[in-house]
Amino acid sequence: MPVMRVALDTPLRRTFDYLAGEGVAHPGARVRVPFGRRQLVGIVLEAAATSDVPREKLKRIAELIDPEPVLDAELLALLRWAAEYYHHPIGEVLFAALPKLAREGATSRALREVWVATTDGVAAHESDGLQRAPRQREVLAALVASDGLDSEALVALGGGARDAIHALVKRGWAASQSAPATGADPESTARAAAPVTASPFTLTAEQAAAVDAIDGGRGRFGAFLLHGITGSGKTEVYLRLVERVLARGERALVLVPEIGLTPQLVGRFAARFSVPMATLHSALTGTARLAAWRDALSGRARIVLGTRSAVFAPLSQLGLIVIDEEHDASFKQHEGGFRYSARDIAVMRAQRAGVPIVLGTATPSLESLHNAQLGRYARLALPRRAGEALPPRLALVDLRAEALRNGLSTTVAEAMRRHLAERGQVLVFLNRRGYAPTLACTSCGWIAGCTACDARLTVYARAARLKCHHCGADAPLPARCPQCGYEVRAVGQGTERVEETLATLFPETTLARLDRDVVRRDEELHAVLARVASGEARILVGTQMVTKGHDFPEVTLAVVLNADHGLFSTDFRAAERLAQTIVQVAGRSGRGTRPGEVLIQTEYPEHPLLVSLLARGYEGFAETALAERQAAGWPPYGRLAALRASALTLHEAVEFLGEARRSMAAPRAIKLLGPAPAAMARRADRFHAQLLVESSDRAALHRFLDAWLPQAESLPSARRVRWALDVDPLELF
DNA sequence: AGCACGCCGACT
DNA sequence: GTCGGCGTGCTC
Repeated sequence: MPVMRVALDTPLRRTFDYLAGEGVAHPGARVRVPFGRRQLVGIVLEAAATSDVPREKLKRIAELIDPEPVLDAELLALLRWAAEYYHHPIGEVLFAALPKLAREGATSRALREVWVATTDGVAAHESDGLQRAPRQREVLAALVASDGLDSEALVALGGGARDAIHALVKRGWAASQSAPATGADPESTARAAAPVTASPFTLTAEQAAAVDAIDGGRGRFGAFLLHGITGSGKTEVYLRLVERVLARGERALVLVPEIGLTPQLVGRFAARFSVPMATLHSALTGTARLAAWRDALSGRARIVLGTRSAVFAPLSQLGLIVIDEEHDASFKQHEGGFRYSARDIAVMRAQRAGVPIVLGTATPSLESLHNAQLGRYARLALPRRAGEALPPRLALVDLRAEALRNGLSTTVAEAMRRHLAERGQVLVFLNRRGYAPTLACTSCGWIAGCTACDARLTVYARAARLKCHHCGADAPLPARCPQCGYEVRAVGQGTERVEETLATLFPETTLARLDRDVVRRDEELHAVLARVASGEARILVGTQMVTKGHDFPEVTLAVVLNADHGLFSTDFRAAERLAQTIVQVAGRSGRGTRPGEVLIQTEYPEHPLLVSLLARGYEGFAETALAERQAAGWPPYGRLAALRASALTLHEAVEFLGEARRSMAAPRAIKLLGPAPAAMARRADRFHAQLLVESSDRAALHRFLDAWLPQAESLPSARRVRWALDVDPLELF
């Protein structure tokens, strides 16, 4: 009997061998296997002739869950590559590609709920019961005549059928059961033949050139960095490409940062194509997620649109991958066990599948620009806004030379007044939620800090609370200093306070605020966006959220209230993020026919980053930043991995990392930095520390990690901490 | 990760 | 005397 190698959802860096049970278990299919005292779902990796484990110790596969693989050979190979690249146990990597319910063994085939007549029901029908309930009688007759009615069939039976069914169920004459969904949906097949609603747009020369370049290889791999300024029509390029892919009978995978934040993109895909589309994102319930995954797996969905984890979606006949806003940090999973970059995996997936991939953005990551310079990606530029729109004018406002009113300079206030008077809308960006970042005593110097984190508590004035943005702690706002009893004062600016300041400054103008505190659910987001889009609100104050692809044609002025956070950070990526934010905010201004203006408040108007950004745009900035990275040996020139640990004491966390460092001599090509406590060491009562592994030689780095990790893992101190390896970390803290 | 086994402290 | 703390070992 052959031996099957099975991956299990455990952090163990190996697979387990089982004797094949009844039936054939294909690689990529799920099975149920005994594991110690438990039964676990496993994924078959391959069949093997022999096992290193003595035959008598091998157990037998208990059950075959999937007759067909849920991970096809291509996806399985991709995931095995990812497990190696990220040095993460194969089982957890494979299971990360499945929705939770599928990990637990839920069937991969779509089911529908049907109602059938029970034996009693059949008997009642034959004895012609229910004379006084004609509706139930009719429905019962329909049940007996069919082999099960689903909810669509019930609707077809007309009004009251659902009530009748429930009454019949109550009598014990009808019951619901699960049946396999009907295979080919004739309606969707018909629609697939004519999947496209005609585009209302004519492509610009650049858009047409981009479409031709990407589609020119017709199915061959190519990575294309689509660098299109805001408003240049990247989405239309995606749509045309998907259109061609669908016409060939292939399927498209579209990855977006966060679906709740890009409703316009989803809407445009839905409006353009009438083919079934599966959307996969974090707000889905378990069942909805499972359903979307099944639609992808069965091939019913011709377009799969989703966030990070959708990069693993099962798609046969893949013809194209699109990554929108490729620079966005949310493509990197940076928590939990398996930490991966969906963007980087997507590029590898496209390469293995031999299909083109488009990385679209107005502000390319330095990694992608570097790849374009090296010729790995082809760079396609959309340098002009579609229609009449002109690029906005950027200017710095020197805060040292200005009178400030709650963080707002006179120059900015006057500019706002001017734009509002001319019936423009104004967008005010500030990367800080709440009323103020600090509550301080005016006498003794006391500052409200979190008891569980190394962080200050944020003031929420309207709710009269103090909240921690790191652990969620929430306390009443004290009226007086708890230490000396003197007065306390909110120091600094948050969006809530800016909103208040602007409301007193512009009492005639309607304001809207957009941040995580105002918008907890998608509907609320849409409501705020609608108030701005309709022109009801003339000023929009918000955090990062306001930069995410919403098109407000009447915005003529955008203000960045404080650009200085990103200028002097210890994190080498802070400058890149700041430049991206500024350019994205600027992109919100002047999208209609009126030119836009952008004001950036700073205390450091001579800072080289700001100077190069204003003088030569994002590309000028990128050139400066890449030169700095090269000089310092940071990514994308050097390669990084971070070994991170947390524990209930800082000592334990640092101790483990120290032992890990000492556990193996690093070769010359590898530099180890640390261990060092994280910038914010204590978070939610746990202490965090990290050890950086750096090398300019990628292969050497991976060889080292391969040898080193099992070693570190076997240390006794490893059991006393939570630890994880982060390959290509985006944030160093 | 689970889960069991095993060996030392304060409790009904 | 036991309940239970978490260190250690193992899972095909």
